[in-house]
Amino acid sequence: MSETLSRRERQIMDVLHRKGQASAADIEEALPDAPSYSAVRAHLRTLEEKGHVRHETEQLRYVYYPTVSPDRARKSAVRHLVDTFFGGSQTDAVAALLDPKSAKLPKADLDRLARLIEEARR
Amino acid sequence: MSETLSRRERQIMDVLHRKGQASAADIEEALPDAPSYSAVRAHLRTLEEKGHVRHETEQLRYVYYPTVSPDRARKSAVRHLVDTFFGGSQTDAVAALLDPKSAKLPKADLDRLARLIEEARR
DNA sequence: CGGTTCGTGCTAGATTTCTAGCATGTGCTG
DNA sequence: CAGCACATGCTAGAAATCTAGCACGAACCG
Repeated sequence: MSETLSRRERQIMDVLHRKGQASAADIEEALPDAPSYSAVRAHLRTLEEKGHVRHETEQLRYVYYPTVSPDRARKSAVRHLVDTFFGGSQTDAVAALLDPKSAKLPKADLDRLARLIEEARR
Repeated sequence: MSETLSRRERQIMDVLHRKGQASAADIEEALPDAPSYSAVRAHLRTLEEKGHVRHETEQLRYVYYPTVSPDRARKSAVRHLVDTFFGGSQTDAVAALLDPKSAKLPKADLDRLARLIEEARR
């Protein structure tokens, strides 16, 4: 699985991660700069060759999935973000997410997070 | 500032965000797949044209900086991550960061986060 | 002063990415 | 069956990316 994705390929993978699964038409629609349907399919084929994507046939048409589990993909994306924007500090990253200037979290969420921190303490 | 960066350009911007500032040589060194020094400089020039980067002359040589403030860059990166990998839920993202399986946080950090949550509650 | 080192600017060409369009196959429907 | 709608596979060519190397200027040093 070659590590280097082109811009379009990255965009397609993002859509796929966001949606979990998608047909070529779904992806075309969700993509910025509206490429042609045909172009999207070609990209999906190369992504499949590179091993980033797999497909299943679902009533005559292909539905695509990322090959890495959502969980792994998330972890690796988080790691990259923390490393490049927060000097490797998870805590700083969390602090940024909790920043009230970015968005207010509902009470239930805060409770949940407080509980998680409690657990982490043990 | 055109939104679309090529793969190399993206890599260079990442280095720049990680380091805050860097000379062409610094960047070349930090880059995966070791491109030539000359190639790096060419990319920096286009990035500057596109408005993603600026430079200052520091004792005869250029030092490059991202044009957007670290704070803004972080926010926008976080937003993108949360949207594509956590369905827009900041809380889920925080939960992933707190996941003990990914890395244990020292007590001081947990205290700090607990305090942040307390503040957010008010 | 001539040579060496280290920097920049620029350009041409190789390589990769990106795309449209055609060929083809399948199911549906009048 | 004939025509239509919609899917995939494939390929050639356009466009963008990526790169090396040359030309040149500054400082330094023997």
